[in-house]
Amino acid sequence: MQTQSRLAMSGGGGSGGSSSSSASEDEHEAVIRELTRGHELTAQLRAEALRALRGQGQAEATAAFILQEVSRAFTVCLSIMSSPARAPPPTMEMPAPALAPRRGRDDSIPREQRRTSSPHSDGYQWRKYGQKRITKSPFPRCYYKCSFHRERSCRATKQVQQCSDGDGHPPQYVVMYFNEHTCDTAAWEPAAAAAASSGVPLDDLSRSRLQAVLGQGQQGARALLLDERGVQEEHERRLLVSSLACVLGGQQQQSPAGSGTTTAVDPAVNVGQEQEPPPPRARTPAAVDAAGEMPRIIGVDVAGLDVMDYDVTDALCLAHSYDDLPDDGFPFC
DNA sequence: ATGATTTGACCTTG
DNA sequence: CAAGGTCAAATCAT
Repeated sequence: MQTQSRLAMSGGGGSGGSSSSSASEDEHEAVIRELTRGHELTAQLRAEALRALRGQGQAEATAAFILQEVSRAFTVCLSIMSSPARAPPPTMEMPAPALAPRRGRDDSIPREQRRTSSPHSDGYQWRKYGQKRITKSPFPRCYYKCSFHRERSCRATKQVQQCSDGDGHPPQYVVMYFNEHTCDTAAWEPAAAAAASSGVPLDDLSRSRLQAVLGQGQQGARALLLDERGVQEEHERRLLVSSLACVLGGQQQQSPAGSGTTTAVDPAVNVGQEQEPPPPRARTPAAVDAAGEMPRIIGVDVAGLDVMDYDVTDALCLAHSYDDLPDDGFPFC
């Protein structure tokens, strides 16, 4: 609302009437369009950068973090601009029933919805698994699953439906996203590497546990770890600890200026290793030392701790004020 | 040969 | 029962 009226005013005049209202609508749409475009380009850039920097430790981590923050900023702006309070009168031409998908399960509500002219360039890899004619819409709806649906049990899906012919402009599409990605390579690869270097065989069970930790963010990881304190297998415990280290590595990067201090303990501190000064914000690979010893969690040496008796949440609180961390935690998807 | 897409059938939901 | 979502065999692209 505020944004809308500000836009209307900056559009010149603000002397009521339908023309001014439609001008503000246009501007509102233009802002959303530009933000969407920026978001898409950021996603593309992120994918390209991560591909180019793969395996380059600090550079990869820094690029992933910065681009994640840029992407998040776009998402926040889009969310603000799309909120009912700020949306213009509902004259947007959406495909008839597209806004009320009937899926009937917990994942029935899209976690994100965008209107875009380039529905396929969002930085993720999708595999089309269906297409359906939708009543009262001249355009079919296409169904996509994350390409890592099988390999990493990623449940992310999206639906794409053209909603307008463009009239000389590129056609517009409504894209609805369901379920969070839990396969992001930026998180998965360091986590898998950490697990592997701590001696965890990445069998199917371990993969699924690792995936569970990565996919659920800090809150989820906390709950999971509390549940899993009874695990008996050494390699399972190692896996859990290294997975948590991965999640925390990302978390720490995510709250940079929040506390105004960067004195947070470096997750990259190794256990009695030759000190190549660790990258200040390096991610997880360094959370486990090369010799495969137990990692440190944000400066807490867990090597000598019995994970089964160790409340990891307490470790979190020692290193961080838990409240400083966002609830939805996981920064990579 | 392998992986992605297409498309009709089947399933689920309201 | 109709509409939408998913599956899986057939087809296509590389």
